[in-house]
Amino acid sequence: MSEKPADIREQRIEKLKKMRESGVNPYPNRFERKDKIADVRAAFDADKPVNVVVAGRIKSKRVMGKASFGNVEDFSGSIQFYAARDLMGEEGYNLYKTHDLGDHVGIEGETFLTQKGEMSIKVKRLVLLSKCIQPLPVVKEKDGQVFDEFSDTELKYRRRYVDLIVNQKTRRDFLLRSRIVSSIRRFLETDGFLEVETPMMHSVVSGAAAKPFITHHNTLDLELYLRIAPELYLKRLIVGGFERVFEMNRNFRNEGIDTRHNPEFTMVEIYQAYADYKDMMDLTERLFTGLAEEYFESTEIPYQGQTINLRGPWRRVRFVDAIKEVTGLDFSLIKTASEAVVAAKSVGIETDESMGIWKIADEVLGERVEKTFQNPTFLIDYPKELSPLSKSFEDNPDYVERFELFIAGREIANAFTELNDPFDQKERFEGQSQMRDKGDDEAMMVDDDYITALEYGLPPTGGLGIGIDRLVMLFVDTASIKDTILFPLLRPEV
RNA sequence: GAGGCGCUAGCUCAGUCGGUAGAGCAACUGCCUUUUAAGCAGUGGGUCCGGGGUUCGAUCCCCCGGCGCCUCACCA
Repeated sequence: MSEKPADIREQRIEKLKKMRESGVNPYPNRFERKDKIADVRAAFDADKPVNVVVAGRIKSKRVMGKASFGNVEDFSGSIQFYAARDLMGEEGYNLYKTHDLGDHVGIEGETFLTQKGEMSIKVKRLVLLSKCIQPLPVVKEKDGQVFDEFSDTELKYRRRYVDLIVNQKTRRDFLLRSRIVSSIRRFLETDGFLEVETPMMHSVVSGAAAKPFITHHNTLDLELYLRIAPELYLKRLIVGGFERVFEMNRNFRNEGIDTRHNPEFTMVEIYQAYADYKDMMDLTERLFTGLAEEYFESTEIPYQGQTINLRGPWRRVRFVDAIKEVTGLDFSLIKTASEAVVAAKSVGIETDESMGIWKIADEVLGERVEKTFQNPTFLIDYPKELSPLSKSFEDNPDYVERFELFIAGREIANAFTELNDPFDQKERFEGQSQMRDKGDDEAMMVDDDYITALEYGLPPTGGLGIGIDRLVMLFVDTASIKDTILFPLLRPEV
């Protein structure tokens, strides 16, 4: 017996060579899988053995000389197999013994129940379908308790495929994300909404307050921005006569990364003609409670050690009232920015006059008030200054028909009655533009074509945006947005 | 961007008051035909994140850098 190289990967490459030399293809092109493992389990009858053909990854191996147990796992589930020399022949069995954890195999055999009562497949034929050269982290489990969980956060994100192979919970969480996304589509389509796709590359940064990623188109020699929001395009579609539209896709914001922010994130934006922000509140409630009932069979869901009750109707509290309740400060009575600075300072928040009254109020809200909203809370009736795309109240031009939804202290949705007066919108854009000139690089640019669109007439419209990653955070009970994004942005490895 | 914490075998982690390291699982060899965190016996495996400094000697102490996590700031 020659010296075996120490490195596991080297060892396996060595095995590959030997296999090839003896005429075994470690990467065959095709295997006729006939049964999904979950189906085999569901149809299992200890008294009626059936022949099955399954395929999957070897997840465990317990060799006892001339016989062996192991588990194969496919996407649907996992099942034990029993491989014995007497049943497979000496050659087949010896070859099987060289297979490693992580190898993809095809298995044909008969179902049976072991003495300990475990559903199993008695292997007649076992073929290697794809060799696993990399050593897999070995995660074991007993009675629901997980041992040596693959838990290195960095590796989990960088090699998500490994995380998905070995960690059941990761797999479950992303499966749930897919289902939630699918449920949202179904919910909206059932309600008559049409899914559309609008540009990801914009020449004007607008529709939200955020710094963009900048890119360049060569042939047009054009500076372009990855979209920060699809908002203005979707409203153009309402102008065009699509009365109910939504887009569920990525936005890009060139800002910090933390447990709640990833530079690319998924939003669903929903626009409905002849609706207003109150209709959007109803829609939001219906959507969230529907999801909770579908996936938790309850409107109460556990989150980070507490219970969040999604049963509607949710609390609605006015922007200024919310601040007053928590801090005692009444910004509706404040007349100047310097007064506002003093007020903010009285609750320990440093601001400066150039921000204006309402940005200062928003600071106070963000610092002191938002985290008190654990159960779903609609924060309604925002000041106009903070909402350049929302429509003012007919009887109170200083406030707009808008809400933000907070759950678990975190903003999760934003909606308003859309501003459809082209003259008012133009003024607001110009205000934004001035702030931009003063150095606010998150202020919106003027979108002249959008103004033109409004001049053709945008019907009264309600619009709503929901952060999908954050919604999923709630449902998979995680504190980090990275656990809801398959490949979150990380610095490249060196 | 600032502060704190972390980085040791493929994975999960110990450890060295400064004398170049250990466990469990995985791997390799042998035994084992109903096991299931299989078992028993044996073996191999490490630029202790990188670079510099202090020191007779650094994985450990100091400095610089990298990556990650947490908190804060900005933002959804």
